[in-house]
Amino acid sequence: MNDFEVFQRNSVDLIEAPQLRQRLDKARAAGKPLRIKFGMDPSSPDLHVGHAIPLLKLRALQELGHTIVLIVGDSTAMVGDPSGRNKLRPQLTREEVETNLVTYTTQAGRILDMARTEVHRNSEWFDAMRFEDVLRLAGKATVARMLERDTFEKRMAAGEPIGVHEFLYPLMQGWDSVMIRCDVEIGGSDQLFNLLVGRELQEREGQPGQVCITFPLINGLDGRKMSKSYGNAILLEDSAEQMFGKVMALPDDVMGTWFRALTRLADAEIDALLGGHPREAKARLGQEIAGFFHGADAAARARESFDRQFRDKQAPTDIPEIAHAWPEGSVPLMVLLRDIGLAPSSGEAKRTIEQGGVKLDGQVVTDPKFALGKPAAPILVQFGKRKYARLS
RNA sequence: GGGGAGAUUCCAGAGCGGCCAAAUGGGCCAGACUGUAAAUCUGGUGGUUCUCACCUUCGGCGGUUCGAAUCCGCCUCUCCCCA
Repeated sequence: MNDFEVFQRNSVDLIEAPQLRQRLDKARAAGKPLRIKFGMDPSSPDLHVGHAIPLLKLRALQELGHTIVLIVGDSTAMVGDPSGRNKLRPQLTREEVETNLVTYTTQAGRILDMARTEVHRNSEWFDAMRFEDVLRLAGKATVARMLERDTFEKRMAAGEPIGVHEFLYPLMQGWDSVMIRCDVEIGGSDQLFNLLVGRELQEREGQPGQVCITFPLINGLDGRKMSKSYGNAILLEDSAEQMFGKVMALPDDVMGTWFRALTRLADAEIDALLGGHPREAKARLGQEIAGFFHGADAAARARESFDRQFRDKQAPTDIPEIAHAWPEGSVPLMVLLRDIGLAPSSGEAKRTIEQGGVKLDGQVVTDPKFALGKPAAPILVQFGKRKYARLS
């Protein structure tokens, strides 16, 4: 695969392909790598595999020798990116941004070679701006242009609030491109508008406008946009077991997208997998993803334990031991389940018991009034599908 | 500046004096089924040692009433229309 193909593979938008070819040719001739910008939004500190898509692309480009310029949007984070949001986003304080930033770059470092990555905070230039400079920047765009953005348009139509400062976000992101003399900016497909604003600003400032490339966004486990706050995300911080399990929970029909976006498997191999047994394909996807972050061994172990627990319905091997402080006499099971932390409330425990979701030593208990005292030997408690404890 | 609409349980969205812990859908949880924590179907989905009862919840604070998410006043926030 040549450089152009690496840029292009799996992209959604590529504005404009001929310009990218030209720049690559020039760069090669001059022996100078391209400057590729990626903006990180430190407003959400936990990265998930959706964020990994552009990062993996950057990694591949970094391997080809290009310069990755990571922009930490600490100033923009105080605005809140309106992309993909139908709501006004809360403006973050500086302290929040600072703490998020640390975890963010650490996690990005699991994919990128940070030693070879140029990192800038955009406060480097925005903090120096005076109100006059802000006004000048704001004057470079029109309200009509801003309203073209579909999320603003939708929010207008839905009668939802749009903060005036939100119009500044694309301009700020675009100004970053000007400041670092960006050649190519990449981002999720929801970023196209922001990227194009950067391109326009550069041209106004007499720079060649950046090439803009976007990559697919992937949805979370439940089909909604992947987001930690929806609880539907595979986080980079997840264990191999969690990653594998969550991949297995994906709907079958997104597997192709995921393979292409998150693995480096050749298209032919992906097609072969998708043409085969769906469960096998999904397990392979899970191993690829868990393997990238945790190593192939850990991924293989994750698969084994998943098979044991869910396919073969066996208890997992690593069950937490709980030594409970038993009171005198017997305790209602529903209360016990709450006290040992398996159930969030006794009511929830009661419901789960009534629905046959609680097992003691493999025996289903359906009587919500069931009570027990301290057992002679530790008993195996199963609450729902995934929560186990060995209780003594 | 003027006029109108609205804020409901995780989300969306009904309810408009008692039958409301609050319809319905989504999410989530459980069960069945299965190739999986897919899909589909069924049930559940505020808390409290729990079938009674009690407590907390319908933007905030007060008020009317035997009784309020529902009526009144003020406040906060949002949207729309006119200027």
